Amino acid sequence: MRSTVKDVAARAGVSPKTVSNVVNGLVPVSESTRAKVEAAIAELDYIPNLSARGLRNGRSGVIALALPDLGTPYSAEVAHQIVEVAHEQGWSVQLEETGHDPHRELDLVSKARANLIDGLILNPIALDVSAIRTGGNLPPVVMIGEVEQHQVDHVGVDNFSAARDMTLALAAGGRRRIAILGTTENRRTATANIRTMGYRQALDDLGIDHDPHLEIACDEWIPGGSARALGNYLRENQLPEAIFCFTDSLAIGALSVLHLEGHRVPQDVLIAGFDDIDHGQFAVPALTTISFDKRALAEEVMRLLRGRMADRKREPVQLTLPYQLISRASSAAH
Amino acid sequence: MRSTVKDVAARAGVSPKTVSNVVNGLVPVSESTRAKVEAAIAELDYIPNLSARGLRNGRSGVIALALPDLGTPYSAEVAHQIVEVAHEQGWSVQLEETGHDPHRELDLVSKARANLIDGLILNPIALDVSAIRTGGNLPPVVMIGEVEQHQVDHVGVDNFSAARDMTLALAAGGRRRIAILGTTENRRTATANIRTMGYRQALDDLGIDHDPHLEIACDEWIPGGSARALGNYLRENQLPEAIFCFTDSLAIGALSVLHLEGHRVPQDVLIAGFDDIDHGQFAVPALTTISFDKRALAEEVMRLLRGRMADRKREPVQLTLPYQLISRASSAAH
DNA sequence: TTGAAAGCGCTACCAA
DNA sequence: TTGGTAGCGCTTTCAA
Repeated sequence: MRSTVKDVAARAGVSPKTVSNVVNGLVPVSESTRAKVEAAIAELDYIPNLSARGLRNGRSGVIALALPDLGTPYSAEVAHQIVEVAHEQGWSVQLEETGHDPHRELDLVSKARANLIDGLILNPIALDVSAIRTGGNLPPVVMIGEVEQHQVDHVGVDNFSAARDMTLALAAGGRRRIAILGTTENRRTATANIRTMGYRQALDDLGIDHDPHLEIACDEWIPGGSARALGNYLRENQLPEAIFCFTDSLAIGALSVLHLEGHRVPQDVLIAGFDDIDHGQFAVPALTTISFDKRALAEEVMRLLRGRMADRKREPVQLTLPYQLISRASSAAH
Repeated sequence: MRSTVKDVAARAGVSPKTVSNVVNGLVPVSESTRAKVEAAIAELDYIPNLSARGLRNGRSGVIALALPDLGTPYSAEVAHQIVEVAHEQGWSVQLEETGHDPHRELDLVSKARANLIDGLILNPIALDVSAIRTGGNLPPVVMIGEVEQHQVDHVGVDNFSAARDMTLALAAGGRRRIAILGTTENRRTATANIRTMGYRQALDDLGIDHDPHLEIACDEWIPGGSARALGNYLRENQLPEAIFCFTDSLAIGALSVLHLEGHRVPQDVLIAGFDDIDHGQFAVPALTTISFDKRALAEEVMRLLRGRMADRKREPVQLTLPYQLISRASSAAH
């Protein structure tokens, strides 16, 4: 049988309250009592029951992280940073995949309200199906990724400008037939929309007519999806001069199919991605991309979340992280 | 103020126990009372407090998944499958990174014993620093990955045979100078050890003398680590005829540095990886690797974990999943 | 500085 | 089928 505060108290000859004081270390306890209690804890192998503590305190020490697709390298890097920062600050992280089922976001909000998690980090794909739309009684939540809303705290990068910058960079050598890969047809994603807007803005800045044939759709943001999409595209269309892929994973699929079809990167076509995942730098050729500090993202998210937990009524904060365009071989002018 | 069973009971004119029966749906409840209770729940926006339920039932509905390094694509794919299967079976997943700090494994065991998590899925790197060594009062735990132990349930693939098979496959065209990349010097990892053993066994089978210079060390199992390690190696050593990298991530770093140094894969050197991560298939050239069904891994792990939770005294089960050697362009004979 | 008692919200037990 | 009561293990009053 598991031992409880009572057992420890009896063994140490003190009251349960004193044991609690020793364990939590907030109230001063005399050295001799502390020693007795600690000895009893060790002898009985006492471990505080966190469910009981959670019930009593109304806090569980757990936050949840909800990402659209956990299987991708990008998710892994974000999860890694969040778990690390949360851990340093004494929180555990519960992981959820919200991908194709908006109910899972709602479940999470519900679970937060059920006191099993103290807060929520949410990366929705499309705002219109997002749980935060339910309004009303929200738990502490911070959103990441591309969402246009002002109801809850948010941390992200300026995707519009980043996409515009990348398009301009690809056009720098005089190229005009610049394609994008990753627009979404069967699902509406805020990320794809806003990056498309940035791209179109750049074309506009350059005085290049917008050609809808250069916006290549790809619903699955994984290498297999983009390899298929670009492969099909190339069977019926001329090779663009440059392709701005909406994520590095898409770009890796693109590099693969271009290699197989005998097109040289960057000689025949420039390629760029977005996210700066670890593997991108080691792609063949190394991938030009948009980078931002994922550790900083995690830190800001946790800072906002703690702030929100402390004051649920505070005005929503919108935080924009700096990004960097990293030029590598896949877009090297020659 | 949050409403409780009591509030709902009062509102519906029934007892708290009846509310509980309605919510949990285990005990039959008459249609009319059920309707009343459900109406009261809706009106009061009642949500059961999971901490209280956890305290009462002794179970939280949460399991923990501990991986050495969450930032890698491999971790992402494993986490994805575990979260999906666990979710289907009604569990939430807490994520932990145990990487370079054995204390984090111990913390987890402790947390499991503290009733905040019902079970533990553990992928230790080196058994000798693993929490399960503490013996005694373990929570339900299933280990994954390469560990030689028989104290707890385990699911993995036969790494020795897989490494031997891969080495033999690389040698099939008559190559004899076959290197491995990923042996570890500064930390002892069971995975590296057992794959090295399989490699040596294959050389023995082939009658090839074992050359320690062909065992290239790389402590960091990420592309950056292997690019650096192989880059340094090539400055002082002849290019091997084939390199068996201990993970796909290592192989991707190797492909990158070989490309930059002007070595052609597979013409000048064959490359193979291990794990079959999604990006490997789209590497340039596509990566030969060892594959296993990660969904099946997740299912077996959850099956064992549930079994262990039901019967903590059952004999430890060791489960071996089938693997497959997938030949792609990076090792194509020519 | 320490103790006693009450209660967080839920469900299991026993009764009706 | 439903109700009353007790208690999971902890911490927070209030007193001593």
